[in-house]
Amino acid sequence: MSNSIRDRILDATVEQLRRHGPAKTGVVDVARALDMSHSNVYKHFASKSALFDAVAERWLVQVMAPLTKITADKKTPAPKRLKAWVRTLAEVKRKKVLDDPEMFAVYGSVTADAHEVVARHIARLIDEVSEILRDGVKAGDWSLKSIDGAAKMILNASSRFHHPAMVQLDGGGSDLKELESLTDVIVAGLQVRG
Amino acid sequence: MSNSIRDRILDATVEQLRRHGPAKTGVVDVARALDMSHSNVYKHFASKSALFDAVAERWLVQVMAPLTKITADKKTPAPKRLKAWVRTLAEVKRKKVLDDPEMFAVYGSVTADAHEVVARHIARLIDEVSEILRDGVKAGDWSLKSIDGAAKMILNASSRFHHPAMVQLDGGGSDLKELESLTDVIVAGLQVRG
DNA sequence: GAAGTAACAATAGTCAATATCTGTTACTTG
DNA sequence: CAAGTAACAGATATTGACTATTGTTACTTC
Repeated sequence: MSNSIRDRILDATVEQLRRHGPAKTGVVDVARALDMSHSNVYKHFASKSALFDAVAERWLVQVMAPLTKITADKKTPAPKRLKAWVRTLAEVKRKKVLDDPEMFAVYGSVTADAHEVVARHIARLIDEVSEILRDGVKAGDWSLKSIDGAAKMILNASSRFHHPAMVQLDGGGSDLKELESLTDVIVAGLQVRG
Repeated sequence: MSNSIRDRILDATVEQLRRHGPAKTGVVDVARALDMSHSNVYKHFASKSALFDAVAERWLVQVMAPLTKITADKKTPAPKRLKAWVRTLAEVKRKKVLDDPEMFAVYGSVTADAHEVVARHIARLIDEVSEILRDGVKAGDWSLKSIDGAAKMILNASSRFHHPAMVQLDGGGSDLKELESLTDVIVAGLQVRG
């Protein structure tokens, strides 16, 4: 059931967040929007930050969707898939910060404190990159000593273009051509050695 | 003359900054420390932010010193020099954020607003990397279509480990081994193609 | 004329009283 | 028993009067 009370609270929270920004939305406001007392919200979420974390997590799942699609597209060669995956990650973040700055601020405020939600998200990102890399190894594109290490390295190298703190700094105005040349060199470097 | 009134004001500003942090140092405090009226400080610096910018710039020049040394060390091969240069950049930033958090906060507040000072600093960084790359091209280590583009790419890729916003986020606790493997792959990638 | 000052308007910061919000508990209601 | 509430203490914001700071100007002083 998609319209559980939990989901309705989350929807209302997103609504408030979008309208008034993260600084000015409290659990009282969310409760008022749903015509209930704020104490009832606490029946479903342990705390305000737990509520916000849940919003951020749901948002992150949406962000992941197009990436997962690329990862699963086994018929295109791994190097090309890797480039597309990284480009899409950067594009998605950039799009979000431009289209929906309020929500991006929430995401930013969640990532600022090194939360468990973010750790899980990063773990998922590493997993996806690892899967593409593994496919590349099987197909003979690369021979890596550490898949996991290489995946982390790729995310580190491209973070300039997808880390929220960076995307926010240059207001989504980073040059994706520069990311393109970066991933080209990395893919080339991987093909040569581990 | 190193003890011009301008320098003495800058020294006093650094002193105040270090003692009381950037939020609580005003030009009146600086003036008081020098036994002069605050209006006289304005004879030498157009505004408080101009004063702080000058402090940040002087600090950035100090940061650059060990890098410039590496760049000038023409007898070691370019690839090795490039790796050492990037590692040193990250180390220097990491050291500063750990040893001197007050000053790092000043630097951070300066970099936050996209200031001219930072633009100049980045331009200098690009110049240094470009010089090493050019040496590598001459020695036959690489053949690059765009030296400048490659330099920017290298700084982008390593920004995770030296950009103030990132260094501050993980409190200088980033793993320099990961940077090592990153530069290895990039250098390998450059050797293969442009 | 380079270094300095006093006096000033406008802005930004402080501080304490007040109001609002967070999170808990004990208690309905269908 | 899942969904809901009222009443509450403690932490957090907001407000408004007050104070300090920023930056300018007109005026010394050596």
